[in-house]
Amino acid sequence: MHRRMFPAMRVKISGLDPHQQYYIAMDIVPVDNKRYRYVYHSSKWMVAGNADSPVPPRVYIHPDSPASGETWMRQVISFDKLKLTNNELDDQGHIILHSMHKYQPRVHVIRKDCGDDLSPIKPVPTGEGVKAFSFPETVFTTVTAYQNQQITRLKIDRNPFAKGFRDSGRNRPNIIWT
Amino acid sequence: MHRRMFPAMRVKISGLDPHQQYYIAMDIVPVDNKRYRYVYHSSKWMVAGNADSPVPPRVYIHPDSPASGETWMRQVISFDKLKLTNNELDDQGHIILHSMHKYQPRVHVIRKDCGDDLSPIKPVPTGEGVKAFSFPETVFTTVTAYQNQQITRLKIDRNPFAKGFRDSGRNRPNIIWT
DNA sequence: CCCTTTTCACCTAGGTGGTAAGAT
DNA sequence: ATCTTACCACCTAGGTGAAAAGGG
Repeated sequence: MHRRMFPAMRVKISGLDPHQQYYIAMDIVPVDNKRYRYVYHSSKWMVAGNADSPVPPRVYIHPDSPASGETWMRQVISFDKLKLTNNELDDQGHIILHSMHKYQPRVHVIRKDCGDDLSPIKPVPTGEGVKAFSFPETVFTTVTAYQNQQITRLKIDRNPFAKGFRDSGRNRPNIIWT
Repeated sequence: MHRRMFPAMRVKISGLDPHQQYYIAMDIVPVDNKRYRYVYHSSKWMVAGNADSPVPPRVYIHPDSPASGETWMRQVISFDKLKLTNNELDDQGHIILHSMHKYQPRVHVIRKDCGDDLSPIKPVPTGEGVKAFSFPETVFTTVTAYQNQQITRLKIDRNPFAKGFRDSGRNRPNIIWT
C-alpha cells in the first residue's frame, strides 16, 4: 500500500544564487527510537515499546529538479506528490516508513554539482553545497487507520480527493432541488 | 485549443555514451511552403495556396531529460505527452502549428553541456554535440476536424481515451445480458 | 462554403476514507 | 484486542470524437 502525504509540505526558499542550478529533495527521518499507540480515553500518543528495525533509506527528489535558484525562489515549492508506503520491499521509489512511529520531514537544497549521484534509493549527500532544513511543527505519527476524529475531519475537509465524504456529499439521498 | 499528437512518435536510440548526460527533444518543421485542402472525391490532399506566415518556434523537451545515455538507450522513448495547438498566442509551451499544413517531426539528441540554455520557446541549438533525426513516414497534415473516415477509425480504435466511441460502446442501449 | 470553436458524454488514470475481512 | 489489507463508491484531473454553433 502507498498513499500521498497529506497535508503536503510546502516551502518558500530565499538566499539562493539565482544563476546556480540546484536539486531540492525531501527525506523523512525517525524522531526517536520508539513505537507508539494511541490511547483513546486521553487522546494522546503513548510510547509502546522500541522502534521496529530501520528501513531502506529513500529520498523524494522534487520533480522540478534540477532548476535554477531563480526558478526555485519564484514559487512555493510543494511536495504534494510525495508518496509514503509501509512496504519494505517497495520497488517504486516511494518513501518507506514504519506505521505507528514518529517522523520528521527534512528539506534538502543541493547544489547541482553535489547532486550528480542523487538517487531515490540512496541517502542524501552531506557536506559543502548541501543544506538541510526541518520544522518541528511538521513532526507526524504514521498510521494505517486514523485514530482520531479530528484528523479524519481535517483530511476530508482539506483534501480535494476526499470531497465525496464531506457533508452534503454522501448520505443525502432523495433531495429534490426546486 | 490544444490536443496531444496521436499516434505518438516513439523511438529507440543506440550509440550514446552510457555515462554522458543528454537532453532529448522534439520539434516540428514545415515540409513545404503550401497550404492544403482535402478533396473528398479523390481522397487526396491538394495544394490550396501558399503557407500562412511562420509561427513562434517551440520545442518539446522530453520530460525524462536530462538523463544518461544508458537510461535513454534502455527504454523506448515516447512523445505521447507532446501537445499541439493552433493558437499563436499560446503561453503554455505547446507546439504551435498552422491547420491544413504539412509537417515533419524531428527528434533531437543534445549532449547536456550543449543544452544548458534549452527552452520550450527557443529553437533547438545546432552544431557539435547535437544531432537531429527525422523519418519521412511521420509526415502529417494538421486539421481541426478529421477529413477522412479512416483516420477517425484509427484514432478511435487505437487511442484509449476514445474508447467510448468504439463499436459496442455508445449507441448500444437496451441490451439485456442473460 | 469551408473551416474553427465550444460544449458534451464518455472514457483513462489515479487519489480519498469507509468497511469488512485478514493477520498477529 | 489491535493493527493491516483489499475492495469499494466517490471524487479530481484531464484526454477523446461528435455535434452544434460560430466565423470569415
